Formats: sequence, structure tokens, C-alpha cells
Amino acid sequence: MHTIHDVARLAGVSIATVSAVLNKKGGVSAELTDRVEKALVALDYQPHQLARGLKARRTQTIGVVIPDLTNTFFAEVVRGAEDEARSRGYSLILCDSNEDGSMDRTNLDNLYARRVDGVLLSPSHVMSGLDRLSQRRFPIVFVDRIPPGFDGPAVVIDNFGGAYQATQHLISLGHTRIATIAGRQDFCNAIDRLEGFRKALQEADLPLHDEYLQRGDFQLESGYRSGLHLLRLPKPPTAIFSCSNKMTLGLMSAVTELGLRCPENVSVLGFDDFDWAANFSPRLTTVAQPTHEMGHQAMRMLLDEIQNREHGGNGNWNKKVMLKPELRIRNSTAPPGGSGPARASAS
Amino acid sequence: MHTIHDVARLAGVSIATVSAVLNKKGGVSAELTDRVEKALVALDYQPHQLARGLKARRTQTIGVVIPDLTNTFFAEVVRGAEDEARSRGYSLILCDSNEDGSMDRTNLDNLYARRVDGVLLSPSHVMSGLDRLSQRRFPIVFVDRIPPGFDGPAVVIDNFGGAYQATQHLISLGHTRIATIAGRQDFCNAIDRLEGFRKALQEADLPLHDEYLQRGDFQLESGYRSGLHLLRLPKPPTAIFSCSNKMTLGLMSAVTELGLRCPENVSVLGFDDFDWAANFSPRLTTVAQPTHEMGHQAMRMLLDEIQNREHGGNGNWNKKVMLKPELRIRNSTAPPGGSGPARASAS
DNA sequence: TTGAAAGCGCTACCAC
DNA sequence: GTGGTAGCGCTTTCAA
Repeated sequence: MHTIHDVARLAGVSIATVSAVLNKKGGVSAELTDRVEKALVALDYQPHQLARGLKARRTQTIGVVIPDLTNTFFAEVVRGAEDEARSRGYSLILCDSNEDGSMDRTNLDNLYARRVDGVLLSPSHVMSGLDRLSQRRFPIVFVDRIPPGFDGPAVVIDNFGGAYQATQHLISLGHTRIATIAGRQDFCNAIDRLEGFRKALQEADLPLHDEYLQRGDFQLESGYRSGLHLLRLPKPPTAIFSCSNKMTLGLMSAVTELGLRCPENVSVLGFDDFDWAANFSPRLTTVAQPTHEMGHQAMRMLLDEIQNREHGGNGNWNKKVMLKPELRIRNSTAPPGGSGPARASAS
Repeated sequence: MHTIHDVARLAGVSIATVSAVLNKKGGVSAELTDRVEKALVALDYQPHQLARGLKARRTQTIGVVIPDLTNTFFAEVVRGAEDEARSRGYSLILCDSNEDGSMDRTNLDNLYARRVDGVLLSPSHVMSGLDRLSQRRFPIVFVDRIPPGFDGPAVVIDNFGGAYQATQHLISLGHTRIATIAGRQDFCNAIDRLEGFRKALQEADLPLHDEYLQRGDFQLESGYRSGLHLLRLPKPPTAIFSCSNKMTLGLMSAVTELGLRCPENVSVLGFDDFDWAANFSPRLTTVAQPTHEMGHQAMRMLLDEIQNREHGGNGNWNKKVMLKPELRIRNSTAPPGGSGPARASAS
């Protein structure tokens, strides 16, 4: 617990000299530099970042607010963000809002109180008064979820294209009764996925019956309930496009519970890929998002802007990055009726 | 960006009075309290936590160092830790060491520079000089991974018992050729799991051939390579006990690649449970750890100790919590030869 | 080249 | 009750 004073005393110099050496300001004689460095080592001195930040008006800390860390999608995004942050000397304060919109506000207030230099945000809720925040407090980059109409800095994927391509795949397999379990329609990602789905059906002159459009909330439970509902319909769909990983999990649970098999009885295509999707049966066909890359790019954009502002930038920015998802065709999707090349592992 | 001075000026009081109101010290007249509170709201004032921490000598921040956030095990532990921390007014600085031992040291130094009040640590590497750290810097609680011989505060599960029970399950199914893919033997969790495995075999008078003991490193790749090796043996095992989730994933990949089926050709039992383990085929039999609870308890122990020290506690503590894992029998384990009740989904 | 001193925003002590 | 003031550990002028 030594301070700069202890170092100065031991080296027989002033604290200003120690500070100059620490920050490599130059202009310190080799003689004194040497003495200071010896003292630094002798005391195992570590500068107090908070005191430094108080003076320098920056904390080298970024706040990350996400809805649910136990969702691998977000865990991977955070991982990508942290890799970039650490390589540039920043640390992360992690805030999990637990899909509770009111926690977003609490978390942002807390981050402001800690004077983070910027925030990466994937909101749990469509927020009002966000403009006030982003303008008055700190630079914010949105990841994955952006409020409709929001026109600020963000990193997203082409949700429309991903859903469109996914649905086309189902259509090309010969499905005509295609259902979807959509996510919360208050964010662009869910809206765009539903639009992509619609567009593909429309182009193929396929109808979208109301009962085939289930509105979930990204959570497992809603996938499960929607799945049960869809599969118990008098005329159940032969293919289901699930708009998030957790809902896909719930859906598979419903499939299992009803004693159905995938893809023989129903094809399942999910948004978000997993490590395990390729090694268990059915091997899931998914729209994979570049999660690590999303976190990485979002953090890069944020830190670039922060450093830009430190060099006198005016804070006008609204960069947007749209990454491409990738359709990974495995064997949870097959032609309706259970025939076709993509059989399950059954012999 | 208002300071306590702005509030004081607007309310027409001194900053000391504002501070007293902010910290509910009492001894401020209703009249002034009211004026201060109005000013607080009018300016949307948020106290500067760093300045506060500099003075108060605590930051209300806990460092969390884990090997890999994209491992759901750790993500869930962090989630449990954060829930507890937030409810007690602490924030988390998250450090992912990426299974790189040298990063542990870097991360701990960084956390010290930021004067976190304590650290939750799941090391990537057996560290030397840890005693110095824990004594001189901040309270540390270990989670899941503890160095052999370490006798400080920690939250772990009964790894020996979990592995023992798991192996007994395989034995009770009639397996005699049982292999294991062990984790890195530099941590107690891996050591204990191997010991539990050994003990169960021994009690059943079953031999453990050298070739049936694969030494992995907790990573997917090592599970894959070990799996390939085991399953290509002239006399391959009929059951494999994999000591971590990622290695189990690699093992399943090897099973698939060799065109084998689980549990018909080989039973697989994994440590760590997943959301999806119950809904895909084979439904994995696993030893489930109470991940959220581990993070929760570890954080509680840490914060209790921090608060104890603030109240004059002497810092002598070495509490240990050992939680119970749970064997979840599904259908990736079955009697050797592929008969038995737990068939895969194949018809 | 070096060091004294003024803060950064806050808490807490001590006069009034 | 209230407010002035001395720091917390650091950076950064500005004199010397």
C-alpha cells in the first residue's frame, strides 16, 4: 500500500519527479530516473488508478450492460469486447440487467457514478430518455439490440438478410407450412428477423397464417410454450424458424415432450449458433452470428471515439457496423415428411 | 457533470451540508435538507464514486478473474456472483484470463491498481506468490479451482464425491471397461475427480489401465483428441467419464466422427450440466454443479469478510464452502452393448 | 532539470 | 446545526 510519496522519499526526489518517470514524460536525468526506478521496484509500487483518474478525468474503464450473461450469445460478445478493451488498456465493469428494463437505468446510473469512459449497451428494454444519456454522460455503442428508429452508433448483424436466407432454405426444402417464433418486437433485431421471414414467404407466394406467427420474448419458456402451441395445431407447421437460441431450446423441449422427432416430424431452424449444435442430434441448422466479432468491433468503435474526443473530436458520430450472419445447414432441417438427405442419426 | 459544489451553491449551503444529506448523516435541519434535496434533483446530481472511494478508501468494486467467460460454467458463476454483489451495492470488474496463467498475474495487478475491495478468483494457472497477494493486497476467495495444498477461503463442490458417484453409476450399468478424460492435474478439482473415479473402480475391483486414463486440459480440443484415441484402441472402453463440459463436447465430436453412437457403442458421462443437455440426443448424463450458487456463496463470503474487516476484523479467515453436485441420469449412459432402457432416439 | 503547490470531488473533523 | 478545511493519491502547471 505504498504511495508516490513513499517512492519519492526512498528515491530522495520529489513526487513530481516520480510522476514524470512513471508517465515517461522525459526531462528527468538518468541519475534520478535510475533512483526512482529502483525505488519503484523495491516498494513494488502500483499507481493508484482512481486517484490518477480523478485528476486525469478518465478511468480507463468501460461499462458493459447486457441482458443476460448466461446466454452464450452475450457471453461471447462480452468476451470479444474484453479482448479489445484489454489490449488497449481498458477494463470492463460488467452489468447484467437480467432482461429487466428498469435495471438498465440503474446500471447506467451506477456506471455514470463510476465515471466510466464509455458504455457498450445491449438493452433489456426500449428506453426513453436515452438521448439525454448518450449526450450528457458518455459515449454509448449499442450491440445487437437497438431501439427502432435509433440512429446512433451500433454494431448489429443483417437480421433481415439472415432470416430471409433461413426462410428461403426452408422453402427450398419444400416446406409450405412454415411457422416462426419471433422475438420481442420492441427491438430492431426481432423486427427485422420477422420481416425477413415475411419477405421470403411472400416472394414464394406462401401465406403466413396468424396462428403460425408466435410472439415470444427471447426466453426459453416462451419458445417452449410457442412450440407446444404450434405443434398441437390441427394443421401443425412442418417447419419452424425460431428467432433466438433460448427459444430454440424451449422449442426442442416441446418437440421432445410431444414425442415428435426433428426433422422427421418437424424441421427446426434457429437463430444463433452454439458449440454443441454440431455434435448432438439433431444437429441444428442455424443462422450463426459473429458474436466475438460483434463485441470486438463495438468496443473498437467505442474506444476510437473516446480517444477521438480526447483529441478534441466533437462527439458527432453515428457510425454503424452491420456484420453478416451465416446460415449453417445441418440436419434439423429436411424436406417435409421426413424423407430427404438430411436424416437424423437414426438408421 | 455537476459536482457537490454546484449542488451546494444552488441550495445555498456548504458542501459539508450536502455531503451530510447525501450520506444521511443526520443533524441537518428539515429546511436545509429539503433545499439540498431539491437541488440534487434539479441538477440530476450523481456523486463521483471515485472521489468518494479515494477518500473512503474503498471502491465498492470487486474484481472477478476467471479462465473463460464463454464456458457456460464460468458465465453462470459470474452471474451468481454479480447478483449477490449488486444487491449489496458492489460492482464487478470482469477479467477473463483466457486460460493463460500469466494473465492471472496481469489481471490481479490491474485490479490492485484499481483498488478493488476484494477478488473472486478462478485461476488459469497454479500461481506462486499468491500468499503475498492475498495478504498484502485484498481479500481473495477462490472458486472452483484451488491450488493443491491451498488452505484459504474457497467455494468448491465435492469433486471427489461427484466423480465417485458418476463412476458408480457406470459400474452399476455393468460397464467394466471404463475410461476417463481427466482435467489438468494442477488443480484440486481435476485431481479430486480423478481420485473419485479411481476409488469407485477400486472398490468394484475394476482395473484402471493406463491407456484408459487420458489427461486433458479442460479444453474442447483435448476432449476430442482423447476421445479419438480411446475409441480407436484395439479394446476401446464401453464407457467414458469426461471431467469437464468442453472436453465432453470434444468427445462427442470424436464419437460422431468415428460413426459411433452413444450410448449404443459407448456410454458418455460428463461433468457440468447444460441447458441443452436434456433436449438433444443423446440426452447427456451429467454431474451438475450448482454454478449460480457457487458464485453467489463465494461473493457472499467475500463481502462478509470485507465488511468484517471494515469493522475491525483481523483478516484471519479461511472459511471453506463445499457444495454438493448432483448426478443427472439421462440417456447417454446405458448398459454396455447397446441394450437397456436408455436408447437413443433412433427407432 | 527539479520541486512546490494547486487542485480533481469527496468525506470527516472540528470550530463556530 | 452548519460550514470551513484538511486531506485521499495523483497530475500538472509554474517557479526556481
